[in-house]
Amino acid sequence: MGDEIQGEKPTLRTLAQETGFAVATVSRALAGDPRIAATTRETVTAAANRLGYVPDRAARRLRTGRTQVISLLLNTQHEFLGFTHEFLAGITEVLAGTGYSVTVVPDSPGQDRLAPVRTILRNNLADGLLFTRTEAFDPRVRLLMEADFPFVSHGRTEFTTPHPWVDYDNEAFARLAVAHLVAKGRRRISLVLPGDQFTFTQHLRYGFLSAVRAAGIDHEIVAGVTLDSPPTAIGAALMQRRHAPNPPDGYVCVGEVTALLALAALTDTGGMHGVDADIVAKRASPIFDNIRPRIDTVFEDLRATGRAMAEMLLRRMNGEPQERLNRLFMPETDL
Amino acid sequence: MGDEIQGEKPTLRTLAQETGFAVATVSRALAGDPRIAATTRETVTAAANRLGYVPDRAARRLRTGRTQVISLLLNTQHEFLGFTHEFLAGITEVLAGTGYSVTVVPDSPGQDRLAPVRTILRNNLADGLLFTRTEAFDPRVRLLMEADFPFVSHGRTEFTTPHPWVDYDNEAFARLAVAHLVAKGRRRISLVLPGDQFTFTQHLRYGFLSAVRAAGIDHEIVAGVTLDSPPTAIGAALMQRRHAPNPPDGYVCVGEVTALLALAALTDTGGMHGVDADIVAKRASPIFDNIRPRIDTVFEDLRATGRAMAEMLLRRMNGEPQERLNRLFMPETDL
DNA sequence: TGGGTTAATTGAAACGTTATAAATCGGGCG
DNA sequence: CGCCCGATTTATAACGTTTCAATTAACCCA
Repeated sequence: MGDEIQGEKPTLRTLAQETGFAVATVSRALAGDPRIAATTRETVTAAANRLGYVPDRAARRLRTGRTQVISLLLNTQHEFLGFTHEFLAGITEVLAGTGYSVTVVPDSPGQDRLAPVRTILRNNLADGLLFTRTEAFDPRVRLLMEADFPFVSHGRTEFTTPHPWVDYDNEAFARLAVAHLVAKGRRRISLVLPGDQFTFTQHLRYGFLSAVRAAGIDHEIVAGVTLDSPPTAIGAALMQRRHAPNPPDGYVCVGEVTALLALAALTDTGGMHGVDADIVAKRASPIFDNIRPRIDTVFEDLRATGRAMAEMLLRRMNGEPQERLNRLFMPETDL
Repeated sequence: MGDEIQGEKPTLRTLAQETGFAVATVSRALAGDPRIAATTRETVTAAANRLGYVPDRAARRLRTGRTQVISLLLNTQHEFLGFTHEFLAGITEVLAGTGYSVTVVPDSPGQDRLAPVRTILRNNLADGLLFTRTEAFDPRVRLLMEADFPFVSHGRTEFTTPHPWVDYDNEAFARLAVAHLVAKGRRRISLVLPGDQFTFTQHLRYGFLSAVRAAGIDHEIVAGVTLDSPPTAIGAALMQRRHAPNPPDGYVCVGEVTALLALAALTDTGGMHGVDADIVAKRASPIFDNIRPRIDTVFEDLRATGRAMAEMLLRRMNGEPQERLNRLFMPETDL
């Protein structure tokens, strides 16, 4: 890493003048073209380092059509606590030093989720795409597959054609959570689900239902609200059930906010955690270590998820076959 | 917004052929150059809309040197809960539709904070910069001012030259928090500060100290840890003080995690919130509405902060005088 | 010796845009 | 009638890179 800073920003032409080779040769040498003599390559790279040459992104992009940009579609409405931070940290960590930069594009919640994708494709704004909150028949996945555009989804789909994805085993999480509550002697377990359109909702439901049925206990999936409902609405729904006869004595919470809401509903109705009901929650941030009473948690490592998605996208852009680009994170727990 | 999608992506040349004008004329017409006849401008813009013309970013960038990119330096270590999400949402909200895209660059915590800034300047990776966790004599501010590069800092500095910033009145927050605790009859108030290098640490300290002195009560600034210390370390420090003689009966907490730690320390030593001690915390996310026992909070609207910073940066890039580009958010509370 | 072959290098074009300087075209004026 | 002027338009170069096709140099073998 040479630090000999000149007045002017060095370009290929600077290097060409400096080394006596033609611009084309310099370009090839730096690209590692095998047709270039080894000695030439050395001379050129030496000069490049000495002058601190960095290829101009705009020029390269104009010429090659590659943007050196990866776009991340980020939900700007509600988030699981710390999701954005951890996820983004994982992504930037992997991409640092690769020459790719990450742009964040808002994924308008109620709006047309295809619009930003269309813009990116049409105006060639990125070389690859990452997104979250994948739906079972996600129109973005369909569009991107048709366009043969590299992407990695956070969450699986139900399309038959394979595509790269990274997911968390929410079915296993639900089973685990139920099993833990059953082991504590709980007989009626409550669950708030995300919206039906998301694939992971089906995984959660399936894992939950088969676990409670196998254990032969009661269950209820809270009606009328989803994880994306306003917290007050969720709180009200939970509250209502606590006042009704035969309230649940166990809660499986997919988000941290829901866990706090459940805890608050319990407390506010005079119940005691660990006595009248137990809660198991999925957590993405370490904040729950500090909550009293302590809630049992299952960890989802979103930083690792971000890393995995970024790495996978790089491999996809390098042309690896899609079938193999999948990764399912298992729940981490010491329950 | 015409939707007549052709096989090829339309360029200025396409429009030139279509309208019969020269490429240069078309470019000027779209740029709104006053030398172009009104009728011509109409013809050209009509054609542009019809064909769905979008200027190529790479070409424009290569030619003009402007990147149409705004970079955000984001701390990837610790965050205040929900900070990243809200902040980013505010920024993207303002920038949507302006043609600017946001890239996220990790601001390595212990590392050289100048390195990413240098890279951005040197390789011309952005037209403007946003960053957080500003230091009293922040080297990034110095460098950017020297280079006359547009930026907005989250937090003030102590440089004499003015520069654009958006800040939260942490001094007012500290006074408010102390006043509230004093009103509750608390006589010994504890505070965990961020690292000394940050400007807002000085504001917090000043507000805190002058408020406790004016009220004539005891105080302690927890030694040996900062807000960036590992939560376990902060927890241990708080715990130690609770076991020592004459423990604090009031806590001013700058972050949500610290508030939970203080609450946990209180609970774990058999104390009761509202009886043995009170807590006032700054919150950036609505999560605290759900914590039991309820903690008194003062709100910092980070989404509005992100919006303000993005808007201010746009104005700075449009050449507005720097002296006027400042905004101080006041604490929002119903204490 | 000379044609054929390989290895290495190079000139030139192109990507799509903007900016500089020059060209065109009616009129208006002396 | 010729000249100049303002209003429009245009040809052209340039931004920095990659790549196609062509050139040069060196070498081998008949």
